[in-house]
Amino acid sequence: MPVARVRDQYHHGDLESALIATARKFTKRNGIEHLSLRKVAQEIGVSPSAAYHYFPDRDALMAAVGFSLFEELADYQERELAKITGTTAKAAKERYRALGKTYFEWAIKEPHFFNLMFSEHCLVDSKSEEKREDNRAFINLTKCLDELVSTGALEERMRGHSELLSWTVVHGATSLIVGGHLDPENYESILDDLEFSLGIRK
Amino acid sequence: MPVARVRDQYHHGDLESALIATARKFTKRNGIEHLSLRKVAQEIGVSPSAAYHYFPDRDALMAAVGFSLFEELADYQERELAKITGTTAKAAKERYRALGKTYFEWAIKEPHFFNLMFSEHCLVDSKSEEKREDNRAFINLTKCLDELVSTGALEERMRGHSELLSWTVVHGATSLIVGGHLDPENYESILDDLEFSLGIRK
DNA sequence: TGTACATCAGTGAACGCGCGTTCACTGATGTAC
DNA sequence: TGTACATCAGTGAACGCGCGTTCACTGATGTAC
Repeated sequence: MPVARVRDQYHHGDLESALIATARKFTKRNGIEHLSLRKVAQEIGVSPSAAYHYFPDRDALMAAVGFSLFEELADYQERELAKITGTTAKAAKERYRALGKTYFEWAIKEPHFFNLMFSEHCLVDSKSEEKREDNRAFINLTKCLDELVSTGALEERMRGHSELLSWTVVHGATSLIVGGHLDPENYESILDDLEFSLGIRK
Repeated sequence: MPVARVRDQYHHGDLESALIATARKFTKRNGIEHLSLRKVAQEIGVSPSAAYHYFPDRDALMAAVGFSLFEELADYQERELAKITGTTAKAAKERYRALGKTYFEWAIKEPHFFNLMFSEHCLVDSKSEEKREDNRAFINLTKCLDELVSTGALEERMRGHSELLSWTVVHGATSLIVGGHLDPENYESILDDLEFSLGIRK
């Protein structure tokens, strides 16, 4: 919170962040469908029109929430990865697992967040630079796979095939489960299947 | 269209189907977000309240549209599969490919449909029997994989790992691409990676 | 240090809207006798 | 074959609502001199 906290009621101080944070809170509880600018403004204690100094429209606010969630997911993954130290094949395998598990746990814990992130509101022109929003998570995956190779846990000839395969399996299983089309109990065994197919042995 | 077509204006004849069909049409064009009962009723030429004889509420109509789309997807897949005849390994591989490609093509052609199908509106209790909605597509996959094994294109030891892996890769890649998080050009090579990892050789 | 002024960050009222849903109703239909 | 009546499948008006957005505005702040 910025300096001018007490003596200032008229100027909020950091309304943009507050809008995103509050929109986030509502999304977490009820999903995007029930998110309205007016409710967000009211919760903050500000008039609805104030939001228009920061976002051109409602959609822009929702997109801002979505993009901030991608950052948070990456933060969470990196925190969990950091807990697993060591340069052995075993450690590398554990980190690879952790990457898949954190993605899933994040989604299951806050399905409304996951839905927003991959909804039309965060739809990104596939030619634009903005696809980098995903990139932190993808870079983590890249690193993990490189480590698997350098520690001998993954054969070099599988490396090229492993990247998009890991990505799509983890995302696909997670979103099918979040959508209720697959039982959560299958998730671990899907990761097993993935590792097995890539030739990563226990 | 039923018999009493001309002499009857008051009774529509098959309003339930008309509601679904029209809701489908609107969804195709604009997505679920902009679908309203009133517009659907108006398009059909019926009062909004008439819909309540067939659906308890708006959500129920949207869910009905969604579930009918699962059927259509399966129909489409089966039509495409039927075009590839033969009991050779080559034919089995082609059918397996076709399964993955039709899923993707369906989604790309009508992204609003795909989004509805995997949205919260078609969220299904994962314990309920209704998960069979997916089943026809899954049964097709099962058959394809069995053929791959019986023709020698897929090793028996990979069979168990192939089912959920194929499913999640295809769904994951498709939904990432539809969501703009992955370039469509990657799709074919992801299928290549999948086949390669399962030991299916060209 | 004081003042004038541009700019920033809000207010609050209003517009205009379409929405989902309810309710008492009526026209059409099918059926038992 | 004709009639009474239950049931089915619609109407249409109304309720009550919250919504996104615009607009002219004003209070607070920062800055140049």
